[in-house]
Amino acid sequence: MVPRDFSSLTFLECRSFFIPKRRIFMRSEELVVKALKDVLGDKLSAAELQQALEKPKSLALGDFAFPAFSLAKIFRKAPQQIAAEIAGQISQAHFEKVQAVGPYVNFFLNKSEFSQTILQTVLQQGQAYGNQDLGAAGNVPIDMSSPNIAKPISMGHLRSTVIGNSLAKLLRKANYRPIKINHLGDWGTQFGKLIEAYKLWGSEAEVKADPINKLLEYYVRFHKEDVAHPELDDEARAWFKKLEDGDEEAMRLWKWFRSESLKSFMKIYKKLGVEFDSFNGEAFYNDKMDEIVTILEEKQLLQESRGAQIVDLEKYDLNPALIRKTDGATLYITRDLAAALYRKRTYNFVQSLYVVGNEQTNHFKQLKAVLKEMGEPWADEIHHIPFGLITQGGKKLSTRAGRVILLEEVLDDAVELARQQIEAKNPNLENKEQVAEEVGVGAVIFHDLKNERMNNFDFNLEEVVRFEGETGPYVQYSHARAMSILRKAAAAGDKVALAGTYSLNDPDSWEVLSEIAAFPAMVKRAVNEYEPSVIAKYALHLAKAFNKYYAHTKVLQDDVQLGARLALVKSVATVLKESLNLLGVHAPDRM
RNA sequence: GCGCUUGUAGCUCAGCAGGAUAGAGCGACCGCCUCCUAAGCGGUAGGUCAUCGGUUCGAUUCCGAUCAAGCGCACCA
Repeated sequence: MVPRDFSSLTFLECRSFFIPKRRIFMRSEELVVKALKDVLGDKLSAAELQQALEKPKSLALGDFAFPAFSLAKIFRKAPQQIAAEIAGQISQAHFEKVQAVGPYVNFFLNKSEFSQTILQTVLQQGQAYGNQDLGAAGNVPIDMSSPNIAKPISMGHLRSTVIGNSLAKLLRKANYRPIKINHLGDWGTQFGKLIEAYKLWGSEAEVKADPINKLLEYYVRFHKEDVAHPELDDEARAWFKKLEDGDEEAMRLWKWFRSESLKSFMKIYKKLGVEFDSFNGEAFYNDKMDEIVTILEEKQLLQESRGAQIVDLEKYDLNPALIRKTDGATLYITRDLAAALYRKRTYNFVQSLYVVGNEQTNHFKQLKAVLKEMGEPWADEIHHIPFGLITQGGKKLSTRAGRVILLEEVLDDAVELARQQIEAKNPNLENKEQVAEEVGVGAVIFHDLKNERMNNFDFNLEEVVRFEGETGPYVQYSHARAMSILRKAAAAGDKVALAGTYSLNDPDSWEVLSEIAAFPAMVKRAVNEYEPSVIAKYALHLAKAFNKYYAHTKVLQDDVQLGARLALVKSVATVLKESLNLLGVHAPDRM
């Protein structure tokens, strides 16, 4: 992580940053608290004052507000009167103005001073602006995406992939070391079925031509035919048994199916711009489960119940965890226990994340509970990051019911639409194809990340690939416009100087400036809440403020503030690009 | 039945540890390209913040109950 130069921190940035002991920063908030303290004396402590401060709804009301309600009892006066008295007595030294409005004392920061500091900081730090040290370089494995072999990646997998990817970027910015793990669904009785189906109806040539679809076809056909021919199930079980025993043919087919599937997954991951550090899926833990069972036995946690081996979790108010089935086979949670232990040993993580749909909440509660029973203190560092369901027509997506939305098709549709937009709006654009990819895919990713994780959403193609309003392309467009202005300036010989006078004080630029200043706090919040939507919403706000700004202010005008305006535009471009980057969305320079 | 999640404008959603007249986008209606890309900007219309109680000087925000929706509830993952 970039070494941090604390002398360049801004007022607002310090709100969310750890503060070195020997230096005292006059944060803007501290200035407000100090000014209030000077008037109020011991009536309220500095901490209480800071706590009471709020951000007015509109910048027209100031940058900070102090509500006087809490003082009404102490002084036995109306809050309005108290606010007026405070405003009358307070030192205006560091502020543009301090005024009472009703029961509030509103503080307006010194705009020139503030813009100077904030713009200088962003220009100096560039993409590193907003970096912070929350993680002390600790490892954080992220279990994400995790599609099933021999099935296509659907919209359902998009969420886990894209949320996990964004969290990885956010964690890295906060000085954690994310490790992206694709916990592939590459084991289980379905592979017995698949092999049997392939042996009966499949051919090598067919699979090579279109692996996923053919494999899926075999699998679906198997399920149709085994209704009339239950003996197929016995064959499938036998094949899976062979697989478990390491039978050569079974292993060869399994490996082949797996690698073909992976190849087609990689095409999609490449489109999405997502890379993984590990593809260790369920099969990988196959030989690591005996140990878990042994440990559970040694700790006398295992009980027999209805012929199965379970860990009782009644004291956690949870259903028992099924470790071994009646036939001795292990289950989902057994594998996840093995995986958790493996990850702890391999990465010695400070946190371990699982980006998995909210319908699996109970499973992860059980997982943590069993680890706790095992006496593993790091059980508390395991976090399930749940997210809402994507439905279609209000119903859960289901391969069997025919409600599948193939991610690849959605991405292709989005890119095609972006291509058409470019032809219509900017036909002379260079590298159109690349921009179409970035915009189309960006729209899909952004749409998924802009709302709170837990919200369900009903799939609607027009909505997902929309380019107007609160969308990824809107943010990308704002960034492209900023870059365009900078290019024109550079062509005229006006470069953004790293050290200059960046004094701006008009209302439109002030809105942009306070958004820029809020970025580090947003990063922190997004990390703490594991919530990429914080960044997406932030990017929309900044883009909106900037669009308004340049619609009303001519940037390229030769006057004393030209340098300051260019610094503002450059800072906006930097922060917008970094915001999109944190979401896993590209920011083309032109579009 | 029990548990988890959700319930804010016609639609999709914001509303950051309770506070100033509840905000966006889409859709509707009306404006703005001799001026840095109109994927943009501005304006109008539209809400008993599911319901009922409680805590509080103050509740969309916290607590409880009710109603509605989604998802789970041991030998699938």
